[in-house]
Amino acid sequence: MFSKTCEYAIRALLYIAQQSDAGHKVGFRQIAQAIDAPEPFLAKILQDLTRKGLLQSAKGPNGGFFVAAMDISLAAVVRAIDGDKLFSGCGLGLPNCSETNPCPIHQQFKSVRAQIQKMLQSSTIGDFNDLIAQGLVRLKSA
Amino acid sequence: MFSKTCEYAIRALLYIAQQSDAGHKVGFRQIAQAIDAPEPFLAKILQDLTRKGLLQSAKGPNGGFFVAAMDISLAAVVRAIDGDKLFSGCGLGLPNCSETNPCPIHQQFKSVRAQIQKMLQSSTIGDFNDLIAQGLVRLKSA
DNA sequence: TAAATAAAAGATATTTTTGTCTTTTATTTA
DNA sequence: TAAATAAAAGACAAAAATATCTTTTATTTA
Repeated sequence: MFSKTCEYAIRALLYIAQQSDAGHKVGFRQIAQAIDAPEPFLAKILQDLTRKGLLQSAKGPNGGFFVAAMDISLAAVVRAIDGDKLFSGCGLGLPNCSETNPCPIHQQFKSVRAQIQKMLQSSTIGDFNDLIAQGLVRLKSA
Repeated sequence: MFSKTCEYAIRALLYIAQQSDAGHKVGFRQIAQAIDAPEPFLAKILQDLTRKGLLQSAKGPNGGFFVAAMDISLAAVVRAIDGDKLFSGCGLGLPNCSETNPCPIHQQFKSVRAQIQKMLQSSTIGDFNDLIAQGLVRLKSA
């Protein structure tokens, strides 16, 4: 569904959002530990998210990552990392699949895509702060 | 959503099903042409599908690929090629995500997965024979 | 039985994704 | 201002997915 990169990005943002909510900046090592991601790979992803404005960073002592806007949708994150193939692409990979030129599963797929989009559009990175803080949901396995 | 391999596999099976329905065996070159897939790559996929029993093949003159069972579900095809990650995996990639140990989007994802599964389970490779024969749906772009 | 046909199998190549390591730049604070 | 801190940037490496090419095996038919 999502690329590994995108999975790490979402998990990282949810963690940083919760930490920001609690008033803390966090370094990438701490984030990597919290979401169980490879440190240098995650660092690249965080750089990318920062460049794209979904995340803020501060250098130097007491620096780290934090989020300024809790109302960024998960759809925006997915779009930033994986593009909008998930939201608009053909299920069978046809470049010019459309209503007038449909693949066999065009209609069925359209409705699946709509549900996915609805789900991702209606959740924001800040929506899970409390659940995460209370330990009711997890961002890593171990 | 699906791997490229899986997209080719579905498109190929739908084409072969329709051709079988019309009483024709088809060679892999013809299939590649009909669904716009790289010939040798497709050949590998067809071999795999044949080994797994989703497809039949005959060697020699007048040989080619054909399907014996029109009632194979698209879900079975996806499962054979991409495994059941799509049907049972965690949206955020957590290996042991579960009801009692959920990721933040566990419930939402569950419902999306159910809809995808329903869609793929309720369509078979033979369901599109007529639409394809009539040219009302497409298996390639050009 | 020989020739032609077509899939099967095996080896190899390319591209993309995922992951790692090192150096540089910016910021803070003592 | 110097030292420490932490992200940014760049080069590199490994693995997986995608794609290609050649040889072998099985089948049919003339």
